[in-house]
Amino acid sequence: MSSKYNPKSIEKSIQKKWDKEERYVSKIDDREKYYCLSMFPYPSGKLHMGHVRNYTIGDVISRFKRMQNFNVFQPMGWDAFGLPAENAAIANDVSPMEWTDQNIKHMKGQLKSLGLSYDWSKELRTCEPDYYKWEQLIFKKLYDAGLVYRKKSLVNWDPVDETVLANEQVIDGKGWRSGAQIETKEIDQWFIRITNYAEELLDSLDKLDWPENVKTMQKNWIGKSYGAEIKYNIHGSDKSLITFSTRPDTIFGVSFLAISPNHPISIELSNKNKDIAEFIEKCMEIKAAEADIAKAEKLGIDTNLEVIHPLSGKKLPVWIGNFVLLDYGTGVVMGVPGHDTRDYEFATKYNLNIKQVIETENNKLPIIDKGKLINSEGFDGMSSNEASKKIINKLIELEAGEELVQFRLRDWGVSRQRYWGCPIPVIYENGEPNVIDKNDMPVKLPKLEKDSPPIPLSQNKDFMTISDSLKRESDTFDTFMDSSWYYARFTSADNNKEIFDENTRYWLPVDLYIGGIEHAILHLLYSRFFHKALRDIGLVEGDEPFKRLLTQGMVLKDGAKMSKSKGNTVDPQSYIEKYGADTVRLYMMFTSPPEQSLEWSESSVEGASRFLKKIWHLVDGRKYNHLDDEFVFSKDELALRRKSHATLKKVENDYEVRFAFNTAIAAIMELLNSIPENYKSNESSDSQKYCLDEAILFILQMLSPIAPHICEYLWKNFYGEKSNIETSWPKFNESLLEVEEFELIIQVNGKVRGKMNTNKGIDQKQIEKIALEVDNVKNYINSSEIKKTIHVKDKLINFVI
RNA sequence: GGGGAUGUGGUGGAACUGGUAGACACGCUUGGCUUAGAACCAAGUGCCGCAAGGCGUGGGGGUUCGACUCCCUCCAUCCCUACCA
Repeated sequence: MSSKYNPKSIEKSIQKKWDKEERYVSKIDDREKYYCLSMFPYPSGKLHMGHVRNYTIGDVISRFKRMQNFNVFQPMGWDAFGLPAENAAIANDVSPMEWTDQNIKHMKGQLKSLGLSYDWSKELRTCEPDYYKWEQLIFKKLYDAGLVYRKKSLVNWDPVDETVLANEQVIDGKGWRSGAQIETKEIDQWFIRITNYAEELLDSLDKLDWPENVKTMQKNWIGKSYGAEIKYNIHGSDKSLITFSTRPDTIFGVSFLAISPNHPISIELSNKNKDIAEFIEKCMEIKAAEADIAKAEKLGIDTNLEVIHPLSGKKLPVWIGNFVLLDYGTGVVMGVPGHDTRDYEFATKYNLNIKQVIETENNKLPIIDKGKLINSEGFDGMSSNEASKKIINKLIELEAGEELVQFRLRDWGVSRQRYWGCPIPVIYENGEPNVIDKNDMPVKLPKLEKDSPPIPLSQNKDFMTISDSLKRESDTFDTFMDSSWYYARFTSADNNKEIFDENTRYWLPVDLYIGGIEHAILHLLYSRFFHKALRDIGLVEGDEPFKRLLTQGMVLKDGAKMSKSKGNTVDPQSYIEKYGADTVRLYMMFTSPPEQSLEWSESSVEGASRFLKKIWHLVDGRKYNHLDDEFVFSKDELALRRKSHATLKKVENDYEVRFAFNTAIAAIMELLNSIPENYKSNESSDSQKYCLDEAILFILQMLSPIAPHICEYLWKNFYGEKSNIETSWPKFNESLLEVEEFELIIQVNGKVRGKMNTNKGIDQKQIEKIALEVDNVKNYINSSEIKKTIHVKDKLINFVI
């Protein structure tokens, strides 16, 4: 007899067993390896639904691969440095370390309660010196390889708190705590030359088994463009301004130049001109995020400087524009209002000259498309492409420009003016920076005085000052540094002597990396760069860290992203406690495909729970009959067997190729629903018992990656204590899948007018004959002439009248 | 502003290669079981219509014998935009 399904007790005891047997601790062996990695979490306090979804996906695939006898490595750790710990420390009077520790403890318990099959022997946290000492060493090696330099760059400055603010800490131009109007300020920072790898980062995208949208985003972010650098001499001065343009064909349409407010010339002018100084000051009030600069109203001021057009010789005005970024290109834009939307708006606003130099079919300005040149002196009548080449040649001849390939990608600024991060291992001797020796690493983060809030290292005198001439670096690393190489360190996380070892060589690259779509550009690009840089300094092998990528969508509620500020969060813990981990996992996988956003729905959780109960009541208390496949099966019995094997084939494909767990589950539900009631009774025939046993085995095996606790429990009781469901992925029998009949679709003018069961392989003539006999079809065709007949074999026939 | 996605019943979603729109669930309706409820079981359920039939995949247009699927255009929502992670 079947007992009541009690997920709580089953899950707890099975999880205990897994722990005791160290089932998921991975070692090098002869099998094919599979490194399955989910993005490690920031330990914010509690698991949220996005985590649950992410980690369930990773666990389903890990378990599926294990069933197929792969040697699977699935580690987990903590992205433990970051801003929230400092904020929590200030708000709650706990040190960032203590707060982080507590959060990790709690979240680890939550992960365990979900039944995730992690190898906890390789757990790591980025805030430990055992982790970040290697990060400091990597920085030194990058420095030695010439990939690190110092440069001035802009930050959001809070003049009241006297701190640098992150973009998210600036709300409507004001500091979130002080409320003061922020200003952008230039300070010295450390940069890593990711642009040295721009070309390779772009080229090797092709080789990756990644979603196309992510590859496209990275491609556009790197932004390789072909164009020309053009020099404009400043009238009455020996100085010049250099611009980059991808459209040299529009050069005769240039009517002004716009320079960045941070451009040296702007700064120079501001010293003499009060209006310009005021304008620049105003520009500094826009926070340093690209979106904010782009969205701000386009403003400009005339410098009264003029430049000489290199080809026409005409004088053009120079303006300062708040939309021109100093970091991008040369910090100077050539304004072509006739052929650029932004320049058109700017020119209209400030009454600057607008000249058409390109002609297309659509002649309404601004014309962005390429076309035929007009009003361009010797180049009229040429196509944009031809003219571009000739104009570049002319500029080269005049020594006023050259052909150039440019990238949008900028070097990576890694300095952060904070406390809770990895200290940058540099000491200044009389102001000159030196990266410290390997033997002096790690530079440990200083402990905080009890009850004192975290302050940036720069304000910690004990830490900063070694002697009168020796001072420490005050900045910590961007936390993207921490997460750019953790995938590699996981493989050797328990090795204190070496950064990487033979395990690293065995497990890398990551075979499947799973995480949120919000990381499509920054984190994934930095990690790809790091891997290539680590390769070139001899620390890892291979060109890419992540062979295959699965990006999951957001978890929403009421159509909005779940977030504390919106107050629409749903705590996974209460659902795990109420329904059990298997139900929560099943719900997460069933309710939408991983790449789409998931809309949280309370009632659907009930549905998932109901399905598991159904399986429980079918299998619990029943025993496998150990019958041999020696029956002559009836039509019904064959139909069930066909369904079992067809479902297995579909589920295998859905898990492996499509990552479509929702349709896999739907197929398993269909199989369960299709089992005839009388097969389940004690009086059923042996051949019926055989078919039922087969269906039950398949259902448990197919569902086991998603709902591992209930499946392992039922499997042991049904099939045998000694057998292990975890390495038992079944094989489907292709010959059982063949069917003799199909449903013929009969269309008239593309609309379905009849359906009928028909033998496979039937030819078009016979089909036409049968189809035209169908009453409804006759009605539609009536006496009309059939102009055309389209026949798709074993599928449909369409009469066109 | 730029880049990337998404849009299908009351709800989540399915339709994988241009070929039956709505699989599988949730919800709802009716019936069974029950003193009642919960749970469970059975049947029904895109919209309009008594029906015949018509309409229907964000809006508009196009390609095709045939479009959720391809093209153009518009709208809405979400993600990223280099210091949130």
